[in-house]
Amino acid sequence: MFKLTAKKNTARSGQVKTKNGVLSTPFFMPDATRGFVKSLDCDDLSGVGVSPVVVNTYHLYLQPGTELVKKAGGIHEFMNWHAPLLSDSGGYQVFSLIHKNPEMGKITDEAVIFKSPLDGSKHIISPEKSIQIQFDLGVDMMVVLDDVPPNTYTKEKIKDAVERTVLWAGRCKVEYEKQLKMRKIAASKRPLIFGVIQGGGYADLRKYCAEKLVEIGFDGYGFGARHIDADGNFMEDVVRETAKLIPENALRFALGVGTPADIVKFVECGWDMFDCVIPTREGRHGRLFLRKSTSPPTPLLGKERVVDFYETMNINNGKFREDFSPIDVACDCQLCKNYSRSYLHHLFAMKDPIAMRLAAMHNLKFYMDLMEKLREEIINCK
RNA sequence: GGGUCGGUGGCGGAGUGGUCAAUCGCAGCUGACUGUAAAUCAGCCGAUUUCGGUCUACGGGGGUUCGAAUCCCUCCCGGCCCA
Repeated sequence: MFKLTAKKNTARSGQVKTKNGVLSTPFFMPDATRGFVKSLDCDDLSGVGVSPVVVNTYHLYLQPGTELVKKAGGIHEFMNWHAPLLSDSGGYQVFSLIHKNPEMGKITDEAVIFKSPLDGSKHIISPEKSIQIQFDLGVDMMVVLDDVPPNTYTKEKIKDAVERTVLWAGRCKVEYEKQLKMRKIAASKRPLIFGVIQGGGYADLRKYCAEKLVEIGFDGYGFGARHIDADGNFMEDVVRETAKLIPENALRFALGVGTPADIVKFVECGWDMFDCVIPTREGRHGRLFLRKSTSPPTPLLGKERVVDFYETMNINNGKFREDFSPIDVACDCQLCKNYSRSYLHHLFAMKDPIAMRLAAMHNLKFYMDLMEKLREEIINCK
């Protein structure tokens, strides 16, 4: 399923075979949580080089509902997106909805009880249910339901989350095998399945979790929860050590990562796959990623690592009102080719959706170009 | 010309004797955003400041009062009605 083809120190590149195509690692997937990348359509996405995207089990289960997606012929047909799709399990919602806001639901060893943010209705998502939904969606890659604790929790509470994550991972794997048989899915057509390593900032918990998950056996392993400590520092040691715990022939998926700088560091530590709302959300909010005009094709990885290879701008800032220069001269996206900073500033001030679309596309293009540069650098290393 | 209602910070618009430098909305300024409850959220938004204050302020002027954006007089300006 995954074939490693090149390495530069601990950074690596390879090919993943999915039922909807082959992907070169490392790669980035925008989040299409509810079955669409906010403010963009499929042509916009392919126009900036996006291939795989991430959808969300829990959100799609709520809206439009699993049955409807099945009727549409699966999530690929429904979205008209025929590149590989990865579904997140709903594990993140355990964190974002419940851990952050206990009245939004309840976590037990048996399952998660979500109170829908839409209407307050209760929905029970068990590890089995999450896997069933992901099969119903028909994705190429799926993720086990996990318990994502905030890094600020005590070690004891994070340990609890690790134990629950391991317990659920085992049940997910059993359900996964069961579904493969029930649905008579050929080995070549089976979706890949990922476990998720929890443990917060504690190397020993991460190690314990990784070992338990490797025992169960998955196609890939995720780095779960934040990779930033309470002071906002990148937890490089934990990120690096956790990667080492994952078999070399398995995929390493950094869930929810990250800023461009974070991604470079993760790639350097040996991680292969990324997804994050940053490029699209921040784009919609007016923050744009810019290539540093001074940056030649310098290596991003290794000792010579270029730390500040980019900068950001908030196009809403008043100083751009009369700035008629392009957003980023080094970019050839639709926004940068056609419009000035002043014009984009105006589009945001007028709150027209076109502003968000252009900005999100630009940021995604930035991410896609970055990933391509990273792949090239690793491949050209040998 | 007569009557009447009104003039509040960039705009709209509360307040109608003290707790008002003045609710709130918009605009403006600045942040934040990491497996998306986010086209969202937070802070600032009279002037100065050693951030504790200090000063000038509710159309202009005058007055009543311990105290006025709030009451009285007068002037200026605007809306409406009547001639």
